[in-house]
Amino acid sequence: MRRPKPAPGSPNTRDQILDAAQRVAADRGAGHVTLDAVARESGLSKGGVLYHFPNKDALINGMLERLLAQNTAAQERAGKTLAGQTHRTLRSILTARQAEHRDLNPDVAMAVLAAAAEKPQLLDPMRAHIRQRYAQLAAEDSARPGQQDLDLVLLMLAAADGLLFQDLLALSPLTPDHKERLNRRLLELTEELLS
Amino acid sequence: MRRPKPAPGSPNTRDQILDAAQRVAADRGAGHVTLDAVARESGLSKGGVLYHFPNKDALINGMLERLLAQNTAAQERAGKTLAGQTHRTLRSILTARQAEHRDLNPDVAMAVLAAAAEKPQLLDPMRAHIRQRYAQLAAEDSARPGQQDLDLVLLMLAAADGLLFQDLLALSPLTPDHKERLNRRLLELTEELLS
DNA sequence: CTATCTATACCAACCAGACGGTACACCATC
DNA sequence: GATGGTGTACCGTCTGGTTGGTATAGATAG
Repeated sequence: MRRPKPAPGSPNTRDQILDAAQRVAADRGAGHVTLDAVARESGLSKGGVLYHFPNKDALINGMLERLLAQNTAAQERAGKTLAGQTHRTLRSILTARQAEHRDLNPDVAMAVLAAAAEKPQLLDPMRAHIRQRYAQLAAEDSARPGQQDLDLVLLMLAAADGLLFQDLLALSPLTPDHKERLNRRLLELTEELLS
Repeated sequence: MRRPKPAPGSPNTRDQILDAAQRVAADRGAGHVTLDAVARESGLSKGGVLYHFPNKDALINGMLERLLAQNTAAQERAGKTLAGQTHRTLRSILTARQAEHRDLNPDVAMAVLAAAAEKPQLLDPMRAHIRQRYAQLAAEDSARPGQQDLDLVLLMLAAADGLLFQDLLALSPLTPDHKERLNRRLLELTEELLS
C-alpha cells in the first residue's frame, strides 16, 4: 500500500502529487480532481497532500504552472531549429502547438479551467505567461522596420488558440489527421503572409 | 396536456428562471450558478425551479441552447446584408461575432463551460450546432469550382474562435478597441484570401 | 349552480453525500 | 528532542435531489 521508497521526504513529492492530480483528471475526468482523490492516487493521505499544497487553490496553481512550464520548454525546443528567422517566436509557438495537440491531455487543462470558473484569479499565472508572450511578439515584429504587422501576428496566434480550444472541448468534428493538416496549413499561411 | 394558461405564474416561468441563472452568473460568477442561487434570484423556491428543469443538467442545457439560439439569430441577422456574396456563412459568423463580443457576458458562457468540465456531454448541443455550421461552410465552399479552400475557411473560423475564447477567459492583455480592430482585420483578411 | 375531479404550478423541509479544511498524534532522522 | 513529514479522524458547509403537500384553474357531471 505504501509508496515503494522515494525517501520519506523526497525532494519531489510535490511533483508526485501533481502527477497524481493529472492522472486523476485524465482517468476520471476534470471534475473529479478533489483533494481526497489526489491523495488516494498519490499514495499519500490528505494530510500529506495538504502539507505540500496548503489548499486546493495552491494545487491547481501548481498544475497550471507546470503546464505553462512545459509549454515554454516545448517552445524553446521548437525555437532552436528556427534560429535567425523572422518572427521566430510566433513560429516557435505554432510549431510547439502541434506537439501539444498530441501530448496535452484535455482533461488536465479542463480541470484547471473548471477551477478557474469559480476563482478567475487562478488563471493569473496564465495571464502573465501570455502577457510576456505578447511583449516578445511585439518586440520581434517591431524589429522589422517598414513591414510591421503585429495585428496579423496576433490573428495567426488566435487561430492557433482557436484550434487548441476546439480540441480541449472536443468541439471539432474533424479527424485528427485533418486537424493536423490545419495546423500545418496555419504555419504555411503565416510564412506566406509575414515574409 | 399543453399549457394553455401560464396561470398564476407569469408569461413564461421557464425563461424567467433562465434569466435568473444568467444574472447569477453575471453578478456572482460562473461558479455560483447553483440551484439554490438560481431559485432565490428567480423568486421561486428550489422545488419550483426543479419543477421546470428536472435537474441541474437540464438547467445548464437550457442556458446553452438559449445561447446557441441567440448566436443563430445574430448570424442570420448579419447574413441578410450579405446576400449573394461568396462565403456568406463565414462572413455572417465573423460579423456576428463582433456583436457577440459586446453582448455576451463571459460569465454566462463560463458557467456552461464549468459544468461541462464535469459532464462533457453537456456540450453536445454545441457540438451539433458546430457540425451543422461546418456542413454549411463545406457546401458553400464546394460551390466555387476550381478555387475551393475549405481549410482556409476553417482557419479563419478558428481565429474567430480563438479571439472569443481569449475574451471569455479574460486572457488577452489587449484593450477592447484593439480587440475590435482585430476582429475587423480578420474580416478583411478573409476578404483578401478568399475572393 | 355546485360538488367533484384532475392537471398544473409551486413550496418548505429535509437528506445523503461530497468536499475543503483543521487538529493532532505519530515517527523517523539528524 | 526538535524538525520535517505523514496519517487518522473529524467537522461544517454546500449542493443536488427527494418527498409530501398546498393552491388554483378549469373541466366534468349531477
